[in-house]
Amino acid sequence: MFQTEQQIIEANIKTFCTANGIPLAALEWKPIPFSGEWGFSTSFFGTAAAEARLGKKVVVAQRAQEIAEQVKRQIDVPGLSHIEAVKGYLNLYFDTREYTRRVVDTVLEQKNCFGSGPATGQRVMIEFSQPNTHKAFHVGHLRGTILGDAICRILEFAGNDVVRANYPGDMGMHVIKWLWGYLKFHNGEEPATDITRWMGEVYAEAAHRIEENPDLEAELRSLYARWDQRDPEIVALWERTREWSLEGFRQMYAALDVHFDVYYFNSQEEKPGKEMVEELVRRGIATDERAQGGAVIVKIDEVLGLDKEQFRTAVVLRSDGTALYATEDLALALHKFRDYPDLAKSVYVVDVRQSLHFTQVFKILEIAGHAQAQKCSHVSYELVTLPGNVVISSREGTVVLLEDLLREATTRARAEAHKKNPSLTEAQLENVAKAVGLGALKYPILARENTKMVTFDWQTALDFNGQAAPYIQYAHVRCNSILRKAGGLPDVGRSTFDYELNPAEIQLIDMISRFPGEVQRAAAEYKPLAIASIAYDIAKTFAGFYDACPVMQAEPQVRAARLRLVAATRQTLANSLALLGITAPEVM
RNA sequence: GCCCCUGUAGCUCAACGGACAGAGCACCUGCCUUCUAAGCAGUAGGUUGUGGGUUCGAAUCCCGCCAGGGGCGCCA
Repeated sequence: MFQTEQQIIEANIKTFCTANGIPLAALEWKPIPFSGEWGFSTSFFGTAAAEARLGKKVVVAQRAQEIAEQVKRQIDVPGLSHIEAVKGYLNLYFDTREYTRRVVDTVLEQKNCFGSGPATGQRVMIEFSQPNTHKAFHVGHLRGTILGDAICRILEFAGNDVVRANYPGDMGMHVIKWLWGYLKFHNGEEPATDITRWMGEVYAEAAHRIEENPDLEAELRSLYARWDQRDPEIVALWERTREWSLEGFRQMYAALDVHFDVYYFNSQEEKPGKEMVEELVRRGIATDERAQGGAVIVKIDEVLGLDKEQFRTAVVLRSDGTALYATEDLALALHKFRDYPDLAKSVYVVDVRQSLHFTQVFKILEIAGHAQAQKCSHVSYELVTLPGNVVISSREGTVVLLEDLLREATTRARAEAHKKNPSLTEAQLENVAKAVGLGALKYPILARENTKMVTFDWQTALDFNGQAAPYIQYAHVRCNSILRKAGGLPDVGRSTFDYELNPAEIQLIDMISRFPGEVQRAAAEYKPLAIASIAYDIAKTFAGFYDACPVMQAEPQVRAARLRLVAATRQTLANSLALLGITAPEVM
């Protein structure tokens, strides 16, 4: 927001250093840790160290301070209140009123675009969620879905053209197991209300029976073969039951406020995948060991002539000729680029256990000469486990179903909302319960490094206090409440902060001004955590402001300025929550 | 054996190579005739797993070690 001033100052510093033979190191500007005023700074440690390396006898910290002091005397830029040289840092403080005005006016002008980046002209596909049909949809799947959705929202806001892709696993050993179990124990049954739950139960039962009696695996293999030959009876059953699952997913996504632009299905990639494998064999990249009872494999390290085990060996087709996920992922990767030839990036948001799989798939594509491979990347995330490091497993039955979690969260949120604010109408209660319940669910997942495990427990998931979505939503509600009581914003074109600002106000401005930078960082690193953090920081700072700075009862001029600040805060909170897929309610 | 991730306050987690490592929870002390107390202020809590190295400066980068988790030819 002060780029012009920064550039002038940078030029000043360079001129001075050149004139005095000082080997200026690269200048890096950072915000000054808050001390009651807003400003930004750069240090001269690097420059002093460079002098030392050139043989000059200096104590680096001392010399850095010396340079900072000299430079300080060279700078004369309007808009700055004062400049200081401290501990080797050059601190530039803005005219606080001017800065505040700029920030607030920018937010109010740009509204729901505040923080967004300029269009990059890049189309990016994000594949995420990937639920398996014929299985339960549980909290383990929640992370990939929530994370992928947030990444899409952030990348879009940062200026990219995002394609949201889903890739349900609608065929594979798990589906065969389900069909087997259905035919054997539930033939003719149809799901009633809880579709996904019922699908999950049928699967768990089948998996269990097969585990108890491994001899039954022969039946599975023969069923898989019937599918592979497209036995009409099996295909028809598969189509009907698959639709049950997909309907369940649609309901789940609607409840989560997540949508997709395109669906790919692994069943559709079987044939093209097999063809690709054939070609790999013809070209000598893949080795067909089926004659010896083996599978079709790609010895990647050997193909690349590597001594160390790095990419290892990938199985790309089962010994019986049926397709694996690897088979299908090879085809899908190219399929995406046929559908969207201008894709700049093709991103896969999938849990960390599949890291080697994607490394192998992308590497094989590269070896086969497909340039698209360079544009493919895997964004991995850690698992959601249950207390005691118990992995959530449909087979073990250690699942917390998403629908149960959602119901519990909204019920709790509703009760809480009613308790805190009995004046809410039924319709309002409904909205608040949905917004708060869902937000409480999403926030803890997004406010965590992708590489860190999340342990699910009901207490934490349903804790609405402290560093959580409801706290941020509440800050938004408070902003809204003030603005509602004030009857909107005063009719002025721009803000005038013509009074001595309270430190809490300045701190709030500081946080708001950081939002656009955090959007860029979150997008560049696929890191919703950056948004989750800044949203919380803004809410926290606003709470301090709310306590320290009366708005309604302030003198007219102060009141007008603060109302605009409150409006800017509300907007920024709403924008940041939107990036997390969390609703910002009007009342709570 | 090879590869990846994690290790920061009692617990759960932040911190883009920079100033005093910060929040929340839990604990303790205050604050609702004043814009919604889902809130605020304060107290307390740290050899950043460990040993080296790079750097003016390391929780952050590099190497070794320890501990936990995950992945390593026909699951997805």
